[in-house]
Amino acid sequence: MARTQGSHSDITGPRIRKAALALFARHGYAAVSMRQIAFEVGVQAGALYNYTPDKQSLLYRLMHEHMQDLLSAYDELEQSADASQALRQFVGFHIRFHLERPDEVFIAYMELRNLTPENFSEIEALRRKYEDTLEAILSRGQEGGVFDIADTKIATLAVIAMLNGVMTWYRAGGRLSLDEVEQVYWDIVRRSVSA
Amino acid sequence: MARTQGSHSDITGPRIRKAALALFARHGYAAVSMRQIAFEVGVQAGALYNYTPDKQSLLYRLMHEHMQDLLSAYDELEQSADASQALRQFVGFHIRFHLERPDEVFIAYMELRNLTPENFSEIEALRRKYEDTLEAILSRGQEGGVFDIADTKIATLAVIAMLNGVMTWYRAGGRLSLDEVEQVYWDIVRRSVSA
DNA sequence: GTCTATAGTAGGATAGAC
DNA sequence: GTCTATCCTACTATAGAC
Repeated sequence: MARTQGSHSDITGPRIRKAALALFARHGYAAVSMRQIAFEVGVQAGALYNYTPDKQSLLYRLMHEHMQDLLSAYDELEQSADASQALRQFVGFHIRFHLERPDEVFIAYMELRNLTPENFSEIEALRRKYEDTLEAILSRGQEGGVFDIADTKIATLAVIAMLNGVMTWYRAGGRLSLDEVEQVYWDIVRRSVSA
Repeated sequence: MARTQGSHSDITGPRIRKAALALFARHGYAAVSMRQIAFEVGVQAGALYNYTPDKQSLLYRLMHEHMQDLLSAYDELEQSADASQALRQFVGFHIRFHLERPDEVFIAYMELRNLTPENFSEIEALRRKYEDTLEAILSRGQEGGVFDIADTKIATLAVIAMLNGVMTWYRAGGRLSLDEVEQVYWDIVRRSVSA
């Protein structure tokens, strides 16, 4: 990993974020030192400060980019007008998007408390925005008589919590394929909100 | 908080664990120092080592006691022979038990990675044991034709994940009473597994 | 049982050479 | 842009006095 002197401004930045992502996900933000990150990248600790003003900004940027990616990716879907179809779409999207980014997801959830209050507010707002897209689907179906939901706010949180659970156990190449996982979860979600 | 010399062996131990619990839950194990804990208790850092061999043991003990309490409390329930009733019982028990101990629950979930491998294995075994009690209920109902579940293992994890979500938003004195929360979640869980 | 003091280590961040 | 060197702070854990 040792590296002699040289200029690498265009690649070092991304490598730092990649290393930080993996280390934060594995050991937790507080337990990871700037020296560890630098070691993974193959530079000295001081060099990191050419790319981030401090450790906190590194964490914030990782979380912020992840949430932006999530919202952008969802926006790019062609949303079905049919609430039931839209819900199915959401379930599949959520599971696949999150399983493709286990480290980002883990950090986005576990490291919220290590953000400064200002940074926390910004990330939290993005998370709410994402939740709102699901709640909109549930409300639409409820009003159209397709769903029968006692409390759409709780149902929103319940569905997301349930889907997030897949991250704790799913492993590629395991007992179930991704399609099967998606099918099983859709089956559970569909029942839980159906009229 | 400052305290002059004196002997308090019977009360200092519990106070240390109580302080550690609150601090670990709020800031995370890695981010909390022994000095902070000592300050909360009103002793010097060195005095903590009369009660715990090290910081790791303090974390392990908190998590272990929590899991033991959980299993004991569930064992004390008179379990209904009817699978549907048993599931309803489980939902109510899980929600109430966990909402009564937000700090313990938070730590038991978030600090798993800060346990040594040996300690992790022991806590993990207790967690599996708890999950198994729910899976037994679901399997029983499935075999009796009361439930219609594609995959009882996934359903177990999905239900627990969903119920755990309540911890992230429920606040006493909020929009919904505990009874209402329990009712809404039971409604969702019941539908999601019903034949 | 708690104190003060400290050993020994490691942390975030910066300064100046190349 | 990266290096080496370092400031200053903080940490866990221990030793010995009271």
